[in-house]
Amino acid sequence: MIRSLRGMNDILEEEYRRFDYFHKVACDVAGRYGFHYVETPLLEETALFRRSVGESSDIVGKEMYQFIDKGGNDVCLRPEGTAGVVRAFIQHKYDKKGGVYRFFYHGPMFRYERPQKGRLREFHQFGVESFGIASVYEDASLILMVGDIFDTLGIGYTLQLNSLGCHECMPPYKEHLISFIEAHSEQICADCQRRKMTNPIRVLDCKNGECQAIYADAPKLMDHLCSSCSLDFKTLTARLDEHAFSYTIDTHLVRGLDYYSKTAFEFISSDIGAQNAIAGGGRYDRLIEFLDGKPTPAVGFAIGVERLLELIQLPQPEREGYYFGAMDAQSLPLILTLGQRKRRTDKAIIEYSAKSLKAHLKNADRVHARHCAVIGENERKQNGIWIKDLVTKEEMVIPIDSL
RNA sequence: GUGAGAUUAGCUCAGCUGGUUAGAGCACUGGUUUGUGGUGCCGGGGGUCGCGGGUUCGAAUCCCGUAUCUCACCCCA
Repeated sequence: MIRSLRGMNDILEEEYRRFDYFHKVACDVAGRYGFHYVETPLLEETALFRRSVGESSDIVGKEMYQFIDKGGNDVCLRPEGTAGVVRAFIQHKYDKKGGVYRFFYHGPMFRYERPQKGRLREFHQFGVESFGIASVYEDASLILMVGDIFDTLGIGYTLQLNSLGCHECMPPYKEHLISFIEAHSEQICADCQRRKMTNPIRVLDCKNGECQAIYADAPKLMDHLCSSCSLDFKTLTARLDEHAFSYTIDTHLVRGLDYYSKTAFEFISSDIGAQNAIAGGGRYDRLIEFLDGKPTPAVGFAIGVERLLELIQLPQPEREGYYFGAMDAQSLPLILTLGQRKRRTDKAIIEYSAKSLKAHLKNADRVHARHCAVIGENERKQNGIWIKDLVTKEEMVIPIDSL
């Protein structure tokens, strides 16, 4: 038997109903916030992700589905959505046109990781990207938007916030942090030794308890923000406070992708295991120019769809439509004709083999039909059809023409 | 990529220290004296015991390998 590839799932029936419901809610909310849908390719040039997500990230370092195509191009399946949207934004010269653009997207992403709960090799993200707005009000707005989506779906969460600073205040802070790490070099774990060289900010994120004890005294970026970043962060928290949107400031929250700056946030669920980040995002004011575009402020987020699926509760579907059945072979053609006619206005399910009334009622019940319509010898004699409402239990025989 | 556990009917699982035709509940299907479901009763079908080797007179059971799933690390949505 041929099976699906490791970490790649089929989405069927009940799961798909929740998948679909999520997208309806998320797309509706995005529309009300003024975002427009964009579709970008699943396959992109590998360099796009090297230059945006960053060489130091694990995503680019070891998780990409990368290969050389028949034309000799170095390509890969997209591991995240922002880079493609930014590429399209620049390619179609929105950066030159100027102004404000708000886009959203959803679709599959690919990362070659070891699968576990909430972590697949092919998974789905819903994300938005906002271009041309430097105001931190947009950051606040996006956070409220994620909140709207989760509230509508009935999903509980906590919001974690941090500021990663900008190109003015981050470099001096990084130097400061590195000298702190150097000073404690012998006490920290091997992972942190490595991170010190590749991406020193990430040491703050270390799960090792002994390391954390040391980093408790590490310099905090929050204390070293430049006046502009500091003011923006205060404005952001003030706006959230006004909307009674609760959050915790986590100075160790570091986005794993290189392009983030200033606002960084993560929505966490406590109900889904170790892979508990259900949404993440932040500002990336410098990314457009890194990809050869005209400098444009930008902010966005992405939601991990699979991680939400088990948290979404759908109401039981109501009974709807008709079930058509025949009790003898002679009535079969008539049943098909009548069912087909009914389909012009209603949902209709037609059974193609003659069965007992009991069997038809059982079938009708199983497919959640509201009405069970059956024709047998008796009905055929009077040119009628027997119909039972499975909810009210009312039953009657009506003329075929009045159906 | 590392460590740990799991894998027996469509689903959830039992199967003790290796021993004859591998079980249960649910689901499916048929019947219930002949046309009434979701809710009675009786019956029936369905399993190369993940896959490949090995040990043994004999393996679902022991050993090795491998695949997948789950959990943790790591990473991130």
